[in-house]
Amino acid sequence: MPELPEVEVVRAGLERHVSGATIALVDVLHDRPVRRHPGGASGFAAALTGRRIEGARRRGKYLWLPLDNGDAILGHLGMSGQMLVQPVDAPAERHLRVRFALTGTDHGRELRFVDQRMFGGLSVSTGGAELPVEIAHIARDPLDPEFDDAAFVARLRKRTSGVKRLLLDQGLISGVGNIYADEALWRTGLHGERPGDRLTRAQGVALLGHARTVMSEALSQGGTSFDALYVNVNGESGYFDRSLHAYGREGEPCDRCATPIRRIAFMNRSSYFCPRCQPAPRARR
DNA sequence: GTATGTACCTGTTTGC
DNA sequence: TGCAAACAGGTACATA
Repeated sequence: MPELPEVEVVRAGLERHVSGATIALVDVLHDRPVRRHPGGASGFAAALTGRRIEGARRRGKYLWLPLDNGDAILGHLGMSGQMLVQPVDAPAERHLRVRFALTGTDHGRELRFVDQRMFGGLSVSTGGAELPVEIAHIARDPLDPEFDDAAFVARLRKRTSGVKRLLLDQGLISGVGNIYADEALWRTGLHGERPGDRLTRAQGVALLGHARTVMSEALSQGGTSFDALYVNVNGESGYFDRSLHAYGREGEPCDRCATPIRRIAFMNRSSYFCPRCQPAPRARR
């Protein structure tokens, strides 16, 4: 389940391994991952063949590879996407969707997009080398030096939605997914259903600080991984899951107060929290 | 603009 | 044993 730290690990790997490479051939094995590309699979391949990859950039959980003509390959890993740099003769992965034959770097290797559940995808962003227009609505992430802390807290405190939903709103703050949202809320001692406009400024600042910290820690450890679905660009799994305090720990004692962690349904997924450290908000009058 | 709910996907786990 | 339902969850989109 790639969130920001995992995507950043992938970005750094791509920067190192495919920058400067030229795309010799594009093979789309499944149409679904290129569904967002206007020209479909054939248009996708045609737009990329012969282009040189200039680097690897990221905003939130989106990745893009700027190209030598000012366009970019825009990608999202979704739930289960992987970007692998593999030897050309390595056997095809079970869920291999798109392969890019490369020349000009890392002799004998190619770039592969592998995605079991196909929530992720790739497209060509015209003129998107600097910042693809398709993701201009995505906010900066809290690890971005230009992230505006005060503006975020102010916006957070004007919204009536529950604070967990706000953390997952990529237009407000990007890169936070279900796992790190639960962890940041646990660390702050806030219930996810607390409305944004009922937070004090100090609570908003603290929540942002914890979100930033939990993602920094995960990044320094190479990202979280619960199964084989996520691996970084070299096929190496992260291991941050050992450090989680709330997510996935239903029934286990809270690390602060020993009260059993509870799980509730939220937006068609799960929220984990300590009912004592993170009391539910009182009903609005 | 804001709030809220749902579709999209497939492999694995759980329940009857 | 076998089948169905639940589950994992980021994002785009629809609706109010």
